[in-house]
Amino acid sequence: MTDQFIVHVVDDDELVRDALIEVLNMIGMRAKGYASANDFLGELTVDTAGCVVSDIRMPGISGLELQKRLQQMDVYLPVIFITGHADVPMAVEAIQQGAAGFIQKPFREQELLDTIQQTMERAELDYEKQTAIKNIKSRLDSLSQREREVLEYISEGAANKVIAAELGISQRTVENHRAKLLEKLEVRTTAALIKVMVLANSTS
Amino acid sequence: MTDQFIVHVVDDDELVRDALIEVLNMIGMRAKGYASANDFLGELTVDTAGCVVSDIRMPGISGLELQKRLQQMDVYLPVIFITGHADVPMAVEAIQQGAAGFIQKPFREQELLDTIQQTMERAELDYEKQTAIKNIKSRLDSLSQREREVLEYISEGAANKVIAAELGISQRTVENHRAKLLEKLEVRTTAALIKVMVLANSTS
DNA sequence: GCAAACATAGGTATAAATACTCATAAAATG
DNA sequence: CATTTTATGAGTATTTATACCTATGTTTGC
Repeated sequence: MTDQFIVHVVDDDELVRDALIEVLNMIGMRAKGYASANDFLGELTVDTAGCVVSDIRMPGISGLELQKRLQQMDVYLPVIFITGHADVPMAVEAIQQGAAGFIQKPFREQELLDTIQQTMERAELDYEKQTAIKNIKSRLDSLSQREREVLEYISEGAANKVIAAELGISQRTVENHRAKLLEKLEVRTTAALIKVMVLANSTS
Repeated sequence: MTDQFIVHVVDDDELVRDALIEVLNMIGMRAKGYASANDFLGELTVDTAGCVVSDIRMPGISGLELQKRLQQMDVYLPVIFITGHADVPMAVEAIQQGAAGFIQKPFREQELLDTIQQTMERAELDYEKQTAIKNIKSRLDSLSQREREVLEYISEGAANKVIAAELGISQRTVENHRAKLLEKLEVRTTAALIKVMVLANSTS
């Protein structure tokens, strides 16, 4: 479980940071400030949820770099950029890399709040799914090599008989592997298994 | 089958259009020009493939509107925008709505060509998948109401026995519906069925 | 009205998956 | 070295799915 869905405000300008946090609190959203991307990354846990509002130009790690790191770390946290020195190519790149928003300073406050609210709503909707995917991935990691091979064939719709022939082992052994991996993946039917596999591969 | 992967150049400025087409031809890509979004939409067929390079500001239908229409028509054609009067919010919106590129005039020719080439490569890679999805959707349309209901349950991993109980019909009837819909969807195994369903729902 | 599609249901047979149990040998891990 | 995991294989029984077939009543479109 996550503690809370929080707006993580990353900006080296304390005035901007505190002002935004205050406004967010006023409209009933939790918000937390960080003076640098490093500060934020340092406090990241598996339970961190919500979204990030980050300046792009900051000492140390830039906002774009922060976004990249989050993605590499397989952390699902939509990032909204606020920046004073934006040009079109930079905005295009940020959005293409998955940014949830790109807003120029000075911004109309309402515009930023709207974007944050939309993003938070989506983040909450996506949270369960993202958590599920992480669960699946960790369960997939617990499979043995052989189980993984058998899983491959099952995913293709192959019958145990076929799998046994392909792998040069007994049908019984395949059945055992199959039962074991279904158990490990916590699914009871082939249909559920396939859906799980598709889901796991959808964001890899 | 599609005729060809073509770069569809939509721009009301004939000079820009022809110059771009000539350059594209020189580097071995097929290109075709249209003086307006309407001209292009008029020549659209199910076999149209490749990508679109479009000006945003044009008399009649704008580039952004063209992109919207293509999406509504369920036509997969990545759109690259070129525009002289761009600002950051416009670029952000275009990319968020799925634009493959957003390039300002005057552009460095190589930059545009690189973007087009990347987009065309992706378009070719995606073409089969998009075609497959369209096929599935049309086959799904050919299902009867009852078959669709049964399919729902199968997708959930329900056994025929359960489906029969839920729908208040005989297990045999469920088996018949199941066989019929597997045939209609041109799949032989449940695994394939589930994958098809997930694929069909992935872009709906 | 008649043909086609549809929903219903059964017969028969085979193939496949599932759910339990047990057992052995190799490999990895502590 | 002892324990655990893994891969291998089997017994037995039940449940499901698949592949054929036939048949009847209803609805829909031409």
